[in-house]
Amino acid sequence: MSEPNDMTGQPKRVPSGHAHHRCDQCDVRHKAMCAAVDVADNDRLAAIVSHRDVAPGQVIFEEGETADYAYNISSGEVRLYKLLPDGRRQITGFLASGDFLGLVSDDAYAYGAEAITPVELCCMRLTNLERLIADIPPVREKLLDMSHDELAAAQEQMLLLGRKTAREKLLSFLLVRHDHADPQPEDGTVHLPMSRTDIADYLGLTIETVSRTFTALRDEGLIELPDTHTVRFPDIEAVRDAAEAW
Amino acid sequence: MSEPNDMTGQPKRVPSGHAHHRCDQCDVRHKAMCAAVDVADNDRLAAIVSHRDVAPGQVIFEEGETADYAYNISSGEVRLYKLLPDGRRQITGFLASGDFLGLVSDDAYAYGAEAITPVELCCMRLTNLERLIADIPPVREKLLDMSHDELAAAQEQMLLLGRKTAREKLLSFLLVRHDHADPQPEDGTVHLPMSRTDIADYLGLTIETVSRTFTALRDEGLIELPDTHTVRFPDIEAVRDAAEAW
DNA sequence: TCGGCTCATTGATGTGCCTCAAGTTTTGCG
DNA sequence: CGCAAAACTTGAGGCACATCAATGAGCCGA
Repeated sequence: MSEPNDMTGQPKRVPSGHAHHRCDQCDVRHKAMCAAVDVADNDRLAAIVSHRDVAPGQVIFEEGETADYAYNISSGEVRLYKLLPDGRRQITGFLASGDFLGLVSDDAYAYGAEAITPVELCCMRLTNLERLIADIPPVREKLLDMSHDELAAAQEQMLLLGRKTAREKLLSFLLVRHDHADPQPEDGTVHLPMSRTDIADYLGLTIETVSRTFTALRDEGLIELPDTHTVRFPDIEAVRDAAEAW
Repeated sequence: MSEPNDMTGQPKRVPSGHAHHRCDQCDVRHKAMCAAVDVADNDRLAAIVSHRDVAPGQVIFEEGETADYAYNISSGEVRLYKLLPDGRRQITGFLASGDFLGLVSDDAYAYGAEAITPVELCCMRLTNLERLIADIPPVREKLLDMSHDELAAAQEQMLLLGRKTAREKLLSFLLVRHDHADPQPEDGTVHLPMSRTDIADYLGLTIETVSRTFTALRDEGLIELPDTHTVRFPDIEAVRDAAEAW
């Protein structure tokens, strides 16, 4: 469990090196897999994976595309989305380092994926991954657990989309971001790398409503907005009360 | 693959016996597991499962309850839902025979489940099921595939909830019911065992809007409403066009 | 430093769906 | 059958959020 902070002078590609995952060109050891794979297996894993960098705004894969690869995020933030023929977009989730994407039963991706920030991916062919799942029990447990967690998150999001007001949606979103932030940041600070448009498409709102709701919450004193991509909670308990659903 | 239609005089508890699953007190052989389990394993499965009947409207389990059992539906229809503290409800899915429910990574159910029609369940302790997953590869593949399918369905539902109009929501719902109907019924008939309230809570609408939208679609000639729980498509292609998203 | 771009905010107005309130039909049960 | 409760439909009016439009703030290349 205790991973030594590595001493090797690593090229500083990973912005702020977290303890668990380094995939520098691609000596695996991702957070998600770290718990699952022992040292011997790590070599086997490293033989399978390759590396890919994606610039902000760039497509990782598109909905409907033939699914060859699954990815584990080494660093950066990703949005998943689905589109309607007329261009309406629903973002179905934001993923960060340690998360998997591209796992499907069908042979086509069920959603599109794009980089929000610069993203580093650890790639593996689905066929190889399936062999790994079959051979290494902890890996499949991890993946099965993760898909259950994803499903629970999806259901929570359905509740949000179907039954919450704009204000509740935004507060829930901020609280989830806060509580699930990767390296739990000091005090009540939440970082939002994505644009207002992304937030709107995630919450089933328009950018104007998102913007107005931010302003309203600021005017009420529930949040502070040091800059567009940062939110701070002066009193997080008050925020939880206001969100009601928790 | 070819299951003999069984000759044993079975008590006619299962309403309209489908070929694949019979769980009569509980000689398993469910549709979902049928493909996964061979004859030898079927005995082992039968040793684990027990049987449970649930009347319409009754709770199967509640959100937050400690998750001891997973269930496979032998017959009947089930609704899954989440609640807000003030009573607002979001139905996250309808399940029918062959579907699993109660699979969680956490030790508590992430949602509640209630019977819509009379329901027959095939129950198994989660601890036992986990052993089965570990021992019988086809079972875990089946379950992993199914959870990927569920996730895809959840994402489709997020798109519906966040970005579709009431009319599009209802049409999408009817088309999915039509296309996924268990024994594909002749012509364009869709059976809706659930109430208008259930439909509303599934689509993120009110019962009044659901009712009005049904009426509007009928007046347009897109659907017929022989009775409250039945919809027919005179011209299903026209319906697909109207739904746009497909 | 400027001009042009993208992104966010703010305002005025519109509308799709919700809320409230009757009716009507269906269901369950003595 | 007959009554009551539940479920569904229909109507009138209101509101939360969308739409349309203008302004302001940050960013970057020339």
